[in-house]
Amino acid sequence: MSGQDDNLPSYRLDPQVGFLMRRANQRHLALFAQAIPDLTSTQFAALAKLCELGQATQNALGRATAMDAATIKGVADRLRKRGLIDAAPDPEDQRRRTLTPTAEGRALYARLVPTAHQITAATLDPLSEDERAQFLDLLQKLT
Amino acid sequence: MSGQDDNLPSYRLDPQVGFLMRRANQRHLALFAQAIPDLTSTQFAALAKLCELGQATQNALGRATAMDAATIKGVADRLRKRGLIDAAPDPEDQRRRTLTPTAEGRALYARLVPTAHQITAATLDPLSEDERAQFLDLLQKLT
DNA sequence: GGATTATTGTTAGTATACAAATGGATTTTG
DNA sequence: CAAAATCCATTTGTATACTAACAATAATCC
Repeated sequence: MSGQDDNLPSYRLDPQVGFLMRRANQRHLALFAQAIPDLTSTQFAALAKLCELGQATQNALGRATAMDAATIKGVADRLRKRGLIDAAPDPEDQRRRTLTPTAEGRALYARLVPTAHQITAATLDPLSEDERAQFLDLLQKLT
Repeated sequence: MSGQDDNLPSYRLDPQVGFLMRRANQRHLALFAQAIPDLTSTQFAALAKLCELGQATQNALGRATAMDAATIKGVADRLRKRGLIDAAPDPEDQRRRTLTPTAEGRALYARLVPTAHQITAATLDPLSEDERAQFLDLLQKLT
């Protein structure tokens, strides 16, 4: 007749996936901000993907970086205000804004790529070589 | 003498940890919002931890749920506005606000615990039994 | 005991995120 | 061809999240 009260629901926050993912993400974002203070992780992702693609319409870039239309708009506006990307109307489809990295944007991207790799390394630092591969593999399945 | 241009930095966004974590988190948050539309994941975390602890000062609850002082303030305010928690001044330390779940807050928490477990299960659904344990283990190391 | 230091909560500002509504443009369909 | 459906970008509103600065209070140290 010992044990815990059955009326109390058994739940602990700390070991839940959602809570752990949120904290792991917080740690990564802190490492990012420390290494690249001038650009947010999201802004760098958008710039990097745009440099990868060469150019893209605004919503297409949003889809490629997992940002909805409202989010990518703000990100694109801030990148444009910084002179890192250009936005031009598409002559073939007047609804579209075609985004292109500026020379300055491409240069900044090229300069930051090594740092980005270091951030990834720092994020995964607590794991062994094998564990890193496992983690990335499992993460991919949860996408 | 073949191969890619050395001037082009080799970087792809898609396999980066940060990007994968952000997307996995997005998926989890979508599952959460679908299962519990009336409470955000963050609000539930704060309520759950407060029910776990019985009571806590505002900033202490923030530390226990990985939210900084500014963030926990907004979350606590919204939970209080909903009548799920109470805030009372601490007689021993006049700077402090002691937070306590209301009866309604405790009842809602108890009612939502099974759903919260289902959300966790849904989040981890793409993984096998072994992979789930691995993933949680690795995540904990990245905290 | 008085000055220094630390902690608590608040506020303001910036930046994701998502939902929902809107308007304009294009494509599909009947 | 005209109506309907779809797509693109924008706007509004709400909710995290963090930084920085602030006032009030407490604790510590010399």
